[in-house]
Amino acid sequence: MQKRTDHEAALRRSGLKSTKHRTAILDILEQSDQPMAAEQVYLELGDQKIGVSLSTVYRVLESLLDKNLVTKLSMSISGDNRAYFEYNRKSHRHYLVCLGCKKIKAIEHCPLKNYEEALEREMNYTIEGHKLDIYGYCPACQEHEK
Amino acid sequence: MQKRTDHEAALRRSGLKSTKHRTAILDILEQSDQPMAAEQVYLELGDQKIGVSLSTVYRVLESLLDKNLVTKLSMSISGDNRAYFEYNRKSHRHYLVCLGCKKIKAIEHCPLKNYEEALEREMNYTIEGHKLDIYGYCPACQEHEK
DNA sequence: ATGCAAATGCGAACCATTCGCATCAGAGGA
DNA sequence: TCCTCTGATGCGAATGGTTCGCATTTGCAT
Ligand SMILES: [Mn+2]
Ligand SMILES: [Mn+2]
Ligand SMILES: [Zn+2]
Ligand SMILES: [Zn+2]
Repeated sequence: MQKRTDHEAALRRSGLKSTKHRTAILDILEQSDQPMAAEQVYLELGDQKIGVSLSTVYRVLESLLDKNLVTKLSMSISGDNRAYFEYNRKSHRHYLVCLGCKKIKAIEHCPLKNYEEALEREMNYTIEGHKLDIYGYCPACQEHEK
Repeated sequence: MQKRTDHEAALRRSGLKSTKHRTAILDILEQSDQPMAAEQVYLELGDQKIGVSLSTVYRVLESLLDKNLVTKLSMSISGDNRAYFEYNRKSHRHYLVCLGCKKIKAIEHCPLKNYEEALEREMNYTIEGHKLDIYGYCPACQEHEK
């Protein structure tokens, strides 16, 4: 976990004012092991006695997204139709999603380093990053199938 | 492109009744080189003089999704917040997305076959598939940067 | 042909997200 | 430290993609 001052610095570097809401939201997302919906972030702020309006949470998330401090997931987690956000660890993470219980596990190792470079040459693109989601059934859900 | 009868068969195999709306929607998604939003599908049906209500389009897409005949990629394409659907080619596709012009290119080769198998053993998961999106800048947008 | 469950049309409801506008607060300069 | 100005926030209303309720129609098995 980073120290608060790192988040303040990151905000300034991005040209965003450092506010208690923004640092708190970055803290919350950084400490979460799961991507979070705006409302979850809002509720967590409430638990921490940090008064904030839901629209501010949306606006903060959007500006953090603009500045690439957080990312927005492109998959729907639980079949519902809302957006999930995660702290942008520059070492990107990959997810293993259980199709049964919808639990999400982060995968540490990246199998795509070499592939990206090959692709850059082959397609003449400048590659900035990637997202990889792998779908399957966790051990518990395989058991439950029987 | 598959023949219509193939879509009818796929529907029956999935336990869905074969209707003109469903086969038409499968045809449209299969022939599209881009994921489509529900409304785009609806408009295309209109162009083809196939009268249908928008709620039916949503319901058809959802049942096709349940049966894995299409896939859903929620909110990532143009910054807007609606769901996009694509025909589920069993040979899954990977996308190369330009961060500049937002164009999406399909990538044919899959670099993850071996990795999936290793992951199955290591994590005790049953892997069903994966999605891979690679982000970067296309040749044209690199030019435009200068 | 008949019967029944599933599919559809239509409008209303839902709800995550966005907006408008008045007020407040962070950051830099005086 | 105080001022000033721009950007951030609160609050409520509006928006718009998606879902629902219910009456009607259609696919398909018998
Ligand atoms: Mn990777
Ligand atoms: Mn692949
Ligand atoms: Zn599971
Ligand atoms: Zn481009």
